[in-house]
Amino acid sequence: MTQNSTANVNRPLTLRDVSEASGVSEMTVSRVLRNRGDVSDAPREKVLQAAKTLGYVPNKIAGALASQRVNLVAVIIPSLGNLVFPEVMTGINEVLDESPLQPVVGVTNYEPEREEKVLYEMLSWRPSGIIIAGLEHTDASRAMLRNAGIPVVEIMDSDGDPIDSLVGISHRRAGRQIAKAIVDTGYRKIGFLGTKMPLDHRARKRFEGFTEALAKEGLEVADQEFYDGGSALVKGREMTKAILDRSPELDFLYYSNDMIGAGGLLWCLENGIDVPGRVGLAGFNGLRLLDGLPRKLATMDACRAEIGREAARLIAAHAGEDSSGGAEVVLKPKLELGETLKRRVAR
Amino acid sequence: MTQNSTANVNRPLTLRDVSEASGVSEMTVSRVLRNRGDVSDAPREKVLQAAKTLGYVPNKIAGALASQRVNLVAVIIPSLGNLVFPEVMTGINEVLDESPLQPVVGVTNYEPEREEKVLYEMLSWRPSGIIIAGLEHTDASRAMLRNAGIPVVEIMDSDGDPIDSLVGISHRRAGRQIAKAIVDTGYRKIGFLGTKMPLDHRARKRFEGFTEALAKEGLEVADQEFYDGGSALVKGREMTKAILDRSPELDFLYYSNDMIGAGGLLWCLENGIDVPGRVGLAGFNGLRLLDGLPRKLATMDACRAEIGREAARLIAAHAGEDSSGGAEVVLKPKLELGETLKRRVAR
DNA sequence: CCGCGCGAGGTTATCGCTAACAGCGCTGTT
DNA sequence: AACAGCGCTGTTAGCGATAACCTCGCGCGG
Repeated sequence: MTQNSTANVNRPLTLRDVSEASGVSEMTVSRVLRNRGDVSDAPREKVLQAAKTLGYVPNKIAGALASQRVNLVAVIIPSLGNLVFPEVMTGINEVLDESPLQPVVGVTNYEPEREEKVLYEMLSWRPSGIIIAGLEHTDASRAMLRNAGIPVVEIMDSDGDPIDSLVGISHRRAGRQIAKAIVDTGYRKIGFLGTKMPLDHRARKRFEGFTEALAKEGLEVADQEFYDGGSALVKGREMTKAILDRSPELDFLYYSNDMIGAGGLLWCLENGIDVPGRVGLAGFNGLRLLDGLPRKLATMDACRAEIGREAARLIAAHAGEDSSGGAEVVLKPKLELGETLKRRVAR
Repeated sequence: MTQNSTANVNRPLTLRDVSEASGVSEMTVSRVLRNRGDVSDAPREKVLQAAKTLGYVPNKIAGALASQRVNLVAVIIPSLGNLVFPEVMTGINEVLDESPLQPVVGVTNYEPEREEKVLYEMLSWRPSGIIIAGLEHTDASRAMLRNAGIPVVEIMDSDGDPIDSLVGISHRRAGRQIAKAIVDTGYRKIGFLGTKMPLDHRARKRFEGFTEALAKEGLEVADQEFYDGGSALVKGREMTKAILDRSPELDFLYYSNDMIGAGGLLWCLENGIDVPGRVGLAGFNGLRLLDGLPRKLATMDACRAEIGREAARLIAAHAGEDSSGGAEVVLKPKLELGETLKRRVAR
């Protein structure tokens, strides 16, 4: 009767509108809409009815301020284009869907300063928790994470000291493991292909573990090739050609990710190079994409969805507290030999 | 002197803490930190210093409530796993990075009810604008969008009536265009492979345009095959085998997306099927992945990044207003013939 | 020498909602 | 009979920031 009783003229609806429309106090409306506290049926129905016909949408900004509770979880990742991260997100979503929490994604493009900025932005929303990729952050970022007073889970990587909790795999170990498998299978002249990795710490750690394990066998990486930007599949082809042209004696190529590995595999097959007879190949990540290739590339599953789920579980379990309890969940990636890492005599 | 002067004991920092630490009023602190209004150098320096040493992070929740301004843009998309959507996001990010606006992503999994729920959640944060994929929404969703009183941009699709503005391509037209190209090139027995599409409206529209254009030439789809879930690359192989086994007379296969198209292409090449001699192939999307395949698949670029950029521009230009002005930006996807859609005589 | 304008900073009143408590009518207990 | 307890609902006081106004002191022209 007073104002916008039919269509909302302009001003957005508030609890007061619903309260007036249903003839109860704002508090009662709030209780009904949040399903909290005891409200008898008569007013409950009236409120729901009124809210519906008005098209009222609660204002979480105000709610969060009043209750000092924000049901957001900040998720900070380097990129969305990488396929790995959407899968982590899927795992996170899966778990958070069962809770009142909601993820908010921030993307850093692998740049530490951007991470810092994104983190600052995120924190200014006072989320209930943070899931952040990697263990390497600027000093300022570390300080923010430490002082945030909320659960923090660093994911993907377990080689280092977490600020609070950690869920990930050891990329060093993964590198060692694949190196050992390669050597054990009998390969000796091993080439490495990967990203230029000043900022991709996980790829770097895999490489370090890899060379370390080779060293233990008295071997070293015989040649290497790096790329930067562009379509990984194309780069994989180009690098493979380049490295084999330059070092035809190589008998194994280890790729720092599945996408370039797939490119390499396609190139080898097209060029009549016997895989794994003439050269063996391996990638990393366990992308499902590989299942569609002509030959199954050896890889290691990086447990992406599981990492997401576990991190989300930790956050959900500790929402409202000031830390996630310093858990360290280290998953063990499984080596999948596929058809490109096997004894050559087998052919 | 009063409280947490050194480390933050527990309670999160507020403007008051900075104000006390720097000896000026909260209002002045607020002005300095937002760089708004006139503040002389002396207090400005003191404030910045204090904020830094305390590690103060502004509370946007409170700021948004007080200023009635929220610099968030809700972006609602069906999935992150699809590769298409991360690219749209990239475009959106690119433009919003230049503005005070920040995207928040919601994922619907192609489910209308989920879209409704996600939309409701998003609106409860009172964003400055909404970018939402597709033109098909539940009645409740449409009502919310209409009544939100903020700019709304529906993206990806231009075949229908937008609520406010629209940025996309015509999938019907795209379907017609590729059909025409196929027929003009001389193919006659055409098969279609795609998703089961009750809810993928854009794929459905492409299919409709496709059959319509064939009909105009007196042709119809000779056989078809649909899939659901799983790795698209694998499905592409499986479906291709299935359809060619069943209908060996087919001389062209049109895939509703590049990923299954790529699977089909790989399968054909492996099985010694002459492409495009024996069968021609085409996909849709213009994924960069295709560049790495043994043969360049015909496709149509869906202008993903450009759609994202344009939508973000519209939102940015109309932030604060109650609509984006009803613009209709229809982009024209370019047909890329690649090496799989050409006269067979050419071989 | 008065008053005006202006820059610089403080005061006050919300923003929309919720926590915490108070109040009501009634029942059941001792 | 007095009172604690319960179910339900209203009242009050913020949450942490900002908009809008207001004050103060100063320089300057008339």
